[in-house]
Amino acid sequence: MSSRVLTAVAWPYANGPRHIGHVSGFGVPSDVFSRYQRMAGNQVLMVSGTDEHGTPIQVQADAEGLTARQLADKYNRVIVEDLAALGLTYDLFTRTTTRNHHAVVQELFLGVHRNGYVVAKTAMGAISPSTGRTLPDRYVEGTCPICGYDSARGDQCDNCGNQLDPADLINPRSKINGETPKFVETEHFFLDLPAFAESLGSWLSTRTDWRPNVIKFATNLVNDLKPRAITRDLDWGVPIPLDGWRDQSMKRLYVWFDAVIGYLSASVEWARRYGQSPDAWKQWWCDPAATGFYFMGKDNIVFHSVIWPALLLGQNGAGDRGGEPGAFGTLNLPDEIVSSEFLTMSGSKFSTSRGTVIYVRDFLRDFGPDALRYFISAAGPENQDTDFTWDEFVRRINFELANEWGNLVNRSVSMAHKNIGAIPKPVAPTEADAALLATSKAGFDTVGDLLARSRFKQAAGEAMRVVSAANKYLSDQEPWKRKDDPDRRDTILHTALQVVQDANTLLTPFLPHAAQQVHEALGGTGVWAAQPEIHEVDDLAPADHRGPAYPVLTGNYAGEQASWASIPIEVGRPLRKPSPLFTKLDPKLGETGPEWAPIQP
RNA sequence: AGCGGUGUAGCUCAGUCGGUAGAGCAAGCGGCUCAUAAUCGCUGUGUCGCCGGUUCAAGUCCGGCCACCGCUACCA
Repeated sequence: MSSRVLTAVAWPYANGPRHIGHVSGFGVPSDVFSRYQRMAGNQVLMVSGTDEHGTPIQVQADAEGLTARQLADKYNRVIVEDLAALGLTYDLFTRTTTRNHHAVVQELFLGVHRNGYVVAKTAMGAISPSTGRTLPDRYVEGTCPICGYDSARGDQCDNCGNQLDPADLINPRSKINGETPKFVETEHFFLDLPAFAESLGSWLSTRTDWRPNVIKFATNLVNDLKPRAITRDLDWGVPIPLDGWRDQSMKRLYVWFDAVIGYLSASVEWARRYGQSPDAWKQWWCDPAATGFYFMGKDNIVFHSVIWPALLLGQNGAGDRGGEPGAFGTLNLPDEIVSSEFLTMSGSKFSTSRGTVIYVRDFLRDFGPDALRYFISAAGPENQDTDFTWDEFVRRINFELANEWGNLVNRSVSMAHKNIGAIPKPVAPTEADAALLATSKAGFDTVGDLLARSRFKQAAGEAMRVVSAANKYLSDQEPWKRKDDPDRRDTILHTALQVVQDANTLLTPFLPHAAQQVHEALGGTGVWAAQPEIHEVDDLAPADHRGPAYPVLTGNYAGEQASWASIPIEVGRPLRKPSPLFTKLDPKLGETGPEWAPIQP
């Protein structure tokens, strides 16, 4: 029974390289989930891309002496390469500066606008005099009018905690270049969120299976909705597709408005490039039987639990004021919002400026993708903020991956290779053999159920339990003492190898690269666990309107052999002497950290 | 300030519907020697942050307090 699963992964912001905290929030969990769903026979569409509009891109571009476009191109490529190296199996990882994305965003805006959920209003806003761009509240600093603290932010004073209006600050200044912002009247479009209070509220009340913190947080917000600006005074973004607005160079859609629509635009782009028809995306978006899972860090909950559903309801004509479905038909709302907490380092958030940061690229170069994938899955910030320590990392890799799992593969394959040279034939299985096989078979239900519910820590633990059972089995059965009873020895080794095969299947979503090696160590050929590929593609538009070519991530995942079941190993298949699956780390690393991220005393 | 989270063994954490507190690591002892000095078995420790309440029974439910952390709308 196959069903369609949309895996919508939060869009990494392209203003710099991503660190391991970022990928622990959206990357690894979404891929473990998607790999499991594919193995279980479901049709997965996993989409995302880099988020490339907005003020922080402009600010960073200015800092690096680049244009916004150049900066976005630079970090888009860095991020694509990092995510590919991690083995994240996107069906399409694209970006928000494509013609396709712009077109989808504008079409969706028009749908929401036609149904009357977008209103124009005039508001006071801070403008940078030197650039003419909106200066977001968080970039305005000044003296707090309440407590006199001299580094209050535009939206809030860190000293006394009061909410502020940037226009009230004494001696306001731009955090970017120190100049005094101008406060001017400016007209913007607002999403009329109060017009979704009822429809959002009743939808949320049906979300009984969400994590309690997500549902609580969202319900709280829905009880106090205010119209929210969805345009900005900025020249870097998606133009507003209405007469009188379209050609204004300093009016663009707000970056968060366009970023969440990326889930839809990336699905459309996937269908146009790789689908059986350009409408293929509808199978995941317009069929109520399809389910949508959204993966993100906790700071994104508001956008996915309130704003994105409101946009979808507005497009569908299903807000409190009704309306007609727009160009995309009736779109599905999110079924599940899987939000991660934060990975911290030495008790505080990752911070580029303080040097407490571990970039994905450095990490992968030294330790490889599966070490990071396993650590995040087994010890990541699933339910609460979790401190990353090198000590814990070394322990997980050396003891759990190398000693328990890597060595189990090594000892079983080595013995079979040395004694038989091939996968041996079982002769007269005993109760002990059957018991072990039953343990590993039961793992498919236990681990599968946990993965389907995004309980990654527990799932990894249950999979490792099978590994432990196999190690104990070998110690108990002592096949190395059965030289005078080759039938019994072969039966034991066959059983052990079958359980290695099963455990490898259970671990494949977490350790896809190692899983391929184990597959080959067991004499298998071909692709066990597929990996993403980077394709250089042309922008989808007529040649005279085309944006620059860019790299996307995609892959042929249907061709992989891995499936969520116990696959019988083939007796007589030749075996070679295995080589270690995981290299152990120097325990000193746990004390000092690597050179590029030393542990600070 | 508002909202939310966390506080359980030396360390990292799990504890569903209230029913005698659990796992891994670390430490000690023993077994095994196929395997990456790997593996298997045995052995302990707890004012479950504090105070109060409900209950036959509270780590779990309720109220208050303390400490730490996060979010508050452009950092996963």
